[in-house]
Amino acid sequence: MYTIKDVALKAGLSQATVSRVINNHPYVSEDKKIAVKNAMEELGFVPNSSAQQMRNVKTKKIAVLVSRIANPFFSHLVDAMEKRAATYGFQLILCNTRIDKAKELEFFKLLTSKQVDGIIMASVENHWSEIEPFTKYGPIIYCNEYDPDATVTRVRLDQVEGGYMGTKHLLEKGHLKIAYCQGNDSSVSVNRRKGYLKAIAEAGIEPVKEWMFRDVFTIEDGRNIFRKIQALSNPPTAVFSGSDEVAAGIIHEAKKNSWHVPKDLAVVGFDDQPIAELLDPQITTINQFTTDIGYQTMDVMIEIINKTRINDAQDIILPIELIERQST
Amino acid sequence: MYTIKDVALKAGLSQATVSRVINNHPYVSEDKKIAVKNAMEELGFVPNSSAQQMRNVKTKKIAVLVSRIANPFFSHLVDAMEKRAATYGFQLILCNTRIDKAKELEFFKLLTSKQVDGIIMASVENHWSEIEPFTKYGPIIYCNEYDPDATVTRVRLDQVEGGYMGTKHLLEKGHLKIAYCQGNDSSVSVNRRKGYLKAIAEAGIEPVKEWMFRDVFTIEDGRNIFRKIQALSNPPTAVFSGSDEVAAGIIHEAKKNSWHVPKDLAVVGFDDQPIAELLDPQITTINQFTTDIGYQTMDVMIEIINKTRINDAQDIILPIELIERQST
DNA sequence: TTGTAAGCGTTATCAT
DNA sequence: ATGATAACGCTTACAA
Repeated sequence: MYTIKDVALKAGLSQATVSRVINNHPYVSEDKKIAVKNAMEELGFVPNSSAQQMRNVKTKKIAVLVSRIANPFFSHLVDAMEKRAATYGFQLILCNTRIDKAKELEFFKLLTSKQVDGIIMASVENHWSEIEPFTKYGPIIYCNEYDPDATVTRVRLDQVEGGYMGTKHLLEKGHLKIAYCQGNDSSVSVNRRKGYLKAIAEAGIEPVKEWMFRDVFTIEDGRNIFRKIQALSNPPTAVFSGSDEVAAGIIHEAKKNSWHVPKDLAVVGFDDQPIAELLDPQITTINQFTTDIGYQTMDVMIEIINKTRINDAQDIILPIELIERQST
Repeated sequence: MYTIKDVALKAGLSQATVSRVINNHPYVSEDKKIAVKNAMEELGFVPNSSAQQMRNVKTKKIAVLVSRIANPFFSHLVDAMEKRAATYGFQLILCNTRIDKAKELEFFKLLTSKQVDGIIMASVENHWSEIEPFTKYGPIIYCNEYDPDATVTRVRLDQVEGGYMGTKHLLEKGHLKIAYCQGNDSSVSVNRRKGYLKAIAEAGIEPVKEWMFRDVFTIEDGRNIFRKIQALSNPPTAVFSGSDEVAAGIIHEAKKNSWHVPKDLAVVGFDDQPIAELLDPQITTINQFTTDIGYQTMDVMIEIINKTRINDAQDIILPIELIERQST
């Protein structure tokens, strides 16, 4: 484990000069620079980053909070973020909050103890009032989560529009009885629901309580939703499912029970995951352009870290599109 | 940004005592301990981890190398690893190598510069001789990659058995013309191929060059494989596809071209991903117990970091199982 | 252009 | 049981 001192000794120069070469400062003569580089090479020297960070050098690490990386939406999002971060020499620390408020707060220690240069919240469990105090330790931005109280940059998709689009599409297909699935009460869900309610309201339809489902996340949850729908005395004829996974579960279970999709039950997914195109019938879904939002968010974070941008309460809204397939 | 000094001042004690409380050393009287804790609480003090790491305290970070987190096998694996790591207070640094030898080597800087306590290689691009020099900087272990030269712990699945199982199953179904798909020449692929070759050899069958496909990873690649098979003058009647994604692509394209699966073409997947059960026909596949291997690997790594286990050249082999569905 | 030396915030070794 | 104080490896005034 060699230090700067060893390199200096070997090169016959001072530690300061070695440090200057490492940080490629100006005012180092070419020959000394070469001498230092040779010495570093020979010893296989690598600077100790803890020591560097003590001197307020950046960690070049960014924490990304997601509820669960195994969720394909998040794995694709993080993949895009990592790709972009890497081009700027940043590493990602993966934080799965598992929809746990306390676990989420724990991760902010990464900021307060200076282990990361910033935090990207691709999912958020706590209210802004809990999170705000951490902003004085470093930049925090939101990705695809919208909290109007949060006084930081929010890169996001227009979820209201997403909910509206999907529902409107079903209305145009002639459906009047449209069920709605959501996960927990995240900003994403809340806004999508707004869009859903807006669309049915425009059509003069009242929301029906038994058709509003909560805490629906997985394929298995989707299966259960179908079973519930099947058991209803007055079942809906269409479902806005909130994710392609849930849609897949509903469709698969429906087929198993000899319901025809979309004739007996039309289903709209969300995310345009690979599976949406593979199922029979293929799923009508809403594309969120995961890669774009990942890139954009990372760009914003790195600009804030590099102080070429300020982290004010602004929304960067990316487009969204409906992809019509066979399930509607 | 408060330091230990501020806490000491506030509590009217020395820095040493504060440090002792932080690290809960013995020989601190109860009342002083409380005084220090109150002071820390009031100031909202959090120890600076760079400073701690300078004193050779562990980073509590582990780097996980995967080729691409968006690959469902890896996202589930990393999910399991993160879950286990979190229970021991460790964070994961996500490293996507993107099948790039140079990029992979870059990540070892995390070890040499003491930014992580260890590295888990869930994918490996470089030969062991390139990786070995880094072992003196910290523990490196392999997960689901088998390199007999690597003198470190390898937690893995019996890929030879996996290839053998899948092929044997097709043979038992009466197939004599079995194609084989693989990704790049990773140890996983090489071993699976061994199993495949062993199975057909036992049945007295010679491998056919046109039925061995390489660099097949995605759904789209699977589609292409079907097109190639279709164009063959002497096409196989079954395919060992190497992944459920590839299998899904093959099956979907086959259906589009009015081939019946499994009658015209039987397909075996790999991984037992959710999609395997949702497709029509459902995919016969091989379950790798992703969660188990994630947990096991993380346990081993943490034990090595905690010095309760030595990192010698041993294999920890986890079971694998065939799940028969409708595609064969 | 190069070197000297003072910190950065901890922990650990001595004393006391 | 508690307190000085010397490291840890690096960066950066300040001097030369």
